[in-house]
Order: sequence, then structure tokens, then C-alpha cells
Amino acid sequence: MPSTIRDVARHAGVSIATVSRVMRASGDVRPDTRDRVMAAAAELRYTPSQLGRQLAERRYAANGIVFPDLSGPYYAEVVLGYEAVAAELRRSVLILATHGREHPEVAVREMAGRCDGLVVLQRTVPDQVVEELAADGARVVLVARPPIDTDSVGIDSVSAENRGAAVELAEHLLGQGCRRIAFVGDPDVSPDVQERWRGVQDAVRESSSDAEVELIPVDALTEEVGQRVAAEAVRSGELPDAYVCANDELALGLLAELRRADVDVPGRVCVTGWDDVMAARYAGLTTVRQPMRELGATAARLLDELITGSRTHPRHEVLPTELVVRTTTHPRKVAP
Amino acid sequence: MPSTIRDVARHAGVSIATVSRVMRASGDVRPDTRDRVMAAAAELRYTPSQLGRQLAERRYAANGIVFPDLSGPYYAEVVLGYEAVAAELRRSVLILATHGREHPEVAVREMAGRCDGLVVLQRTVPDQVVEELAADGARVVLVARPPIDTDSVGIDSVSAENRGAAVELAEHLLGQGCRRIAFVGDPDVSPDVQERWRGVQDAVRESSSDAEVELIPVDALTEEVGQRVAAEAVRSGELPDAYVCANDELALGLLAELRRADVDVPGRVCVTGWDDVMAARYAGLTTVRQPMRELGATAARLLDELITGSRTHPRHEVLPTELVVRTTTHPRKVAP
DNA sequence: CTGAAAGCGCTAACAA
DNA sequence: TTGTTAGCGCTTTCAG
Repeated sequence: MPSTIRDVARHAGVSIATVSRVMRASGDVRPDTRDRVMAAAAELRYTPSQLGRQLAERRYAANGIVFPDLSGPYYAEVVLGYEAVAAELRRSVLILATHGREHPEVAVREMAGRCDGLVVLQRTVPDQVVEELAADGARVVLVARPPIDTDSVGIDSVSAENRGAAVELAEHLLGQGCRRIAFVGDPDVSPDVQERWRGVQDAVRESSSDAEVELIPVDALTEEVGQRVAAEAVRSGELPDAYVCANDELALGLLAELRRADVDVPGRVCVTGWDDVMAARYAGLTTVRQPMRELGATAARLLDELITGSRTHPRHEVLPTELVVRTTTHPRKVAP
Repeated sequence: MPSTIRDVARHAGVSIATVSRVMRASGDVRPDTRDRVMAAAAELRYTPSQLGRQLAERRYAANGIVFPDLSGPYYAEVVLGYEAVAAELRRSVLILATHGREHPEVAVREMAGRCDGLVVLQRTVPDQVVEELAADGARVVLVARPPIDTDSVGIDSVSAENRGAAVELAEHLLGQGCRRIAFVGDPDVSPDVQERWRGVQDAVRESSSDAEVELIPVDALTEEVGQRVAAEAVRSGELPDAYVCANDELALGLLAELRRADVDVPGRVCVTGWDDVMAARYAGLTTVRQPMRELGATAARLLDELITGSRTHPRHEVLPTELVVRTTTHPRKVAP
């Protein structure tokens, strides 16, 4: 339906090669023929088919990004940062939410066949698939996922610092007099959470106090799950001194339920989250701020280096995070 | 670099047509040749090039979505709903944030040249460009933007109900005793906001009371701007009885600043938002819930009907919204 | 400065 | 059941 390069060529009385040259401003074309072609193109509202162009050039001018989901602020922010840089670099962005899909690898492979390179968030795709893609020449950057380094491939990665901030967070809680700390989250599901859990354990272990830490595994990092965890604890009467939650949504859910049950926060129990989403500020939630947008932006830049070939050696970036203390942990009346 | 259909054909000792047939499970192929081809494909890790396929089939199996930005929950939710349905329909999703770009039309045209159809949010693209795209055969669905209906083209649209909810919201405030109502937002920038503003005016006008309404125009619907508006009002001492904000972020910023200045909410002034984002719940913000995800999902379904050709007559959907009353407007001590 | 022609990787008649 | 061949819309030598 849309007009093709041939329509324009016929209309302007030139060959398709000339039209191509004019459209991409490559090669020399006499000004008046150029004008004729431009006029014809305008009249026919001709826009070169990206498809034809891509096939001929064997480049897509598009990047992909694979994430689990777009609910909650974290992924959206990462995608946003990614899109912004990609747009600057004149590349389209393809998105793929693996969600609960059973076979993400099929969709990911198909995405890889549509773009010059892609970013993979967290554990959305099995290591093996990522390695195969990379081995087949796909440009891949991992975000919030530990580097993959085999002898055959080295794959770029970008993460936010987790362990150090987790240690700092735990030390803050210990300093507030907390002794029994509960970590809420599933360390197996995300590398980030795993590191946070380790950091908390490290801090407690080295605190040379009688502090102890317990893991409360959950199957999703949502407000609803947070509420359930809190409700159960309130019912059984077994509250720890502090809940360290794997993300803000979990913490916010917990917090809402604790307040509903009239549990004093932070008087009776402290609560912390992770990410510093907007709602965290309004809830007074102590949390760790991580540069979500910058994660995406950095990934886009690394990917571009790979695509343009300006760098071949793999890089692993770690972006700084920041502890944000608010009222859910402070001030705390130290237990007698 | 990746292997092509010819590599597989050679490897399996068949023609490329047979490989094509096997890969797409079309046409009849003898089981043993099929197996040979599959084996060859697996060995070479062959994935059909989407590009070649698309060019030959003249379909992209991809949809686009154009939005202003991904910051804030609203757009992210719409995109999420869109992606979910698109994935179900086995279509890739291209995103384009126009952001502050000066010439979105170029980027949009180029996106249109990469997909079978696209969704345009709000006023990201001028009417004329949308009409031209549609006239050139592009499938287009508008979201949160008034329908475009010329005699030549009729373009699908999906919106959330605005005016009725705005009336209901204003009546609620009047019922709480508010007389001087201030609407915060720029009606010119978004059709949604325009309708909300009209609804509030309607309600006040028909209240047969001495109520009045004033417009406070702002240049962005962000927390920061909300804070500025509140700070200025506090400084000048000219507080209305209620702030009706064009979205939640504006309202949350306002609220935070009012509380910081020790202004009693809702005692001295009521505050309302729009969208019911997560933070609204934690801030106790009265707001209007709109089905953001469903907006995206509906758009994706409408678009699919256009692409498959199962419908040719334009449709305009309006999704219901819901007033959510929380503590920023209720209970209110009625003025003496 | 311009045109003819050979692909890019695939699908889809049409033959065999 | 399988192979041959002509495109899909564009870029890009290579001649002229």
C-alpha cells in the first residue's frame, strides 16, 4: 500500500539507485535531480521501508530489552533509561516481558533475530541460552545479573551495588537496637536479592552481638505478599525486631498491614525496603536507592559499543547505591 | 554470521523450499526428510531471520506504541497491558518515547515502517501526521486522545471516562463543604485533563451554591510542580478549600508540601488526584482510579482486529473509572 | 552523475 | 513430496 522506491523512481523519472542515493544522502547527485526526487518522494509520502533497508544492510537499527514484567516501578525505570539512550543513538527499541511465560527462550531467540543486540534483565533467560546467543554473534548485555564468563564468551554486565548497601542497612538496624532480624524475599529468584541477603547475613555475623537473622522466603515481591507475611506474624505473635524486605513493594505491604494491626513501627518493629520507589517516600520507608534509570542507560551505551565494534573486551559495571533512612527505622526506642 | 536457510538446506541435502516448509510447519514433508532438516537446523542453531521472513510475507509481526515518557506509573501500566496482549497475539512490541523530541513525526513514521500497526497515546503526534499515516494504510489506535473522524478516515480510539468522574469528584467536594475549588493542571496539554477540568466546572456551575472554581495552570504534572504550587499558596496565604489535581503525582507533591507547612488536610484544605497510583494509597489520597492496564490491553485488541482485517469500521471505546475517597477529603469539618 | 544488476534471507506459486 | 524460481524493498558495486 505505501509507495516504494520504484514508485518514486518512476515518478521522478530516475532509477531506483538514484532515489536511494538521495534518500540516504549518499553519493553525489546533481542538485536538480535531487530536487525532483525529493519532490516526488514528498508527493507520494514515501518513507523508505525499514525492512528492505535492513535486509540490504544487514543491520536492524533496533535494540531489544528483556525483562520479567513492567509492573512496579523498577523495570519501567530501567526500560525508560534504556529507551532514552537508544533513541539518542537512533535505534528503535523492542521490548519483551517474559512474565510467566513457559519458554522465554523461543521469544528471546526471535527477538535476537530482530535486533542488533539486546539487554537481558535478571534471570529472565537461562544462562545457556544467553551463552548460545552470544556464541552465535548476538550482542548481549546483562543487567542485574551476575556476569557470565566462560573461556569462549565474555558478556557485558551492569548491576547496582547490593552487598555493601545491605551491610550498611543491617548495621543501621543493629545500631537501632534490633537483634532479631527477618529478611523477606526469595534469594534464589534474583541475583540482586541474593546479594542483599548475603550482605545482611555478613553484617549480623560480624556484629559480635547476640543478633540473629532469619529468612522468610516468599514467592513474589509484591505488596500483597508483604501483607500476608505481616498478617501471619501478627497472628502468631512472633514479630522480629526488624523486617528487611527484598524490595519496597514487599515492605510497603508489610507496613500497611502492621499499621492496620496497630503494631508500632518503628517502636515495636523496624521495616526496610529496597529501590526507593515513589510510594516509599510517602510511607516514610527506610530503603536503599538504586539508580534504576542509569542501569538502563548504561546498558544501552555498553550495547552500542558492542554493536559499533568500538569495544570487544567485556566490561562489568557496578553502579553505586545509597541508604535512605526514614521513619520506619528511626527513631527507635532501644529495648530495655 | 548466523546460519541461513541455505546453510541448512545444504547441510540436510534438500532445497531451501523444503527447509522453509519444515520451519513453518506448512505443506507436507516426509517425516524422515523433516527429521534431517530439523537435525541440521539444530546443529547449526538456525533461527529463521525475521527480516527475510517479514520482507517476503510483507508483515512485521510487530506492533508499535508511542507515548510521551515512561516516568510515572501511568504510561508504564498502559504499555504493560499492551505488551501482555501483544505477546499473546504473538507480536513483538516496539516502543517510542517522544519525550521532549522536537520532531516526533520522523520517528513515528519510521516506526510505522517497522510494524503492522501502532498505538498513539495522547497528543504525542499531531493530528495531521496521524491522519496521513492512516491514509497511507497504517493501522492506528489512539489512546487517551479524542477520536479523529474525517470523511476519509475513521481511527479507533480508547479512553477512560473522565468527565463523569470529574463531576462526581467535584460533587463529593461540594458535599464536604468546599466552596472555593482550585483545579491544578494544564487542560491544553492532554485531552484527559481537559475533560476533567470541564467536568469540575460543570459540577460547580450546576451546584446552585456560591461555589466557584479557579484554574491553576502548570507546565508539568509532577510532584515537584505540585510542591511549588502548594508552597506558593502557603506563602501568599490564599488557600482554596480544595485542590483538584490533574494527576496523583501533582497531588502528592502538593500534599507533601502542605503537610510540611502544617496545613491541616483535609481540615483546612482538601486534595484530590487522578489515576490511583500506588503511592496514593499510602498517602491516603482521594483520587479516581482508571484502568490503565486495560487501556493498553484494549488498544492492542482493537489494533489486532484492524491488522487481521476482522473489522474495518472504526470503534471508540470508553472504559469506566471509579472515584476512590480517602482521607485527604474526608472527613471534613464543614465550615461554620 | 546516473543506471543496470546482483544480492540480503525468506516465502510462495508452479513444476516436476 | 520436493525443487526451481520469482519476487518482497532496499543498498551497492560496477559500468557507462
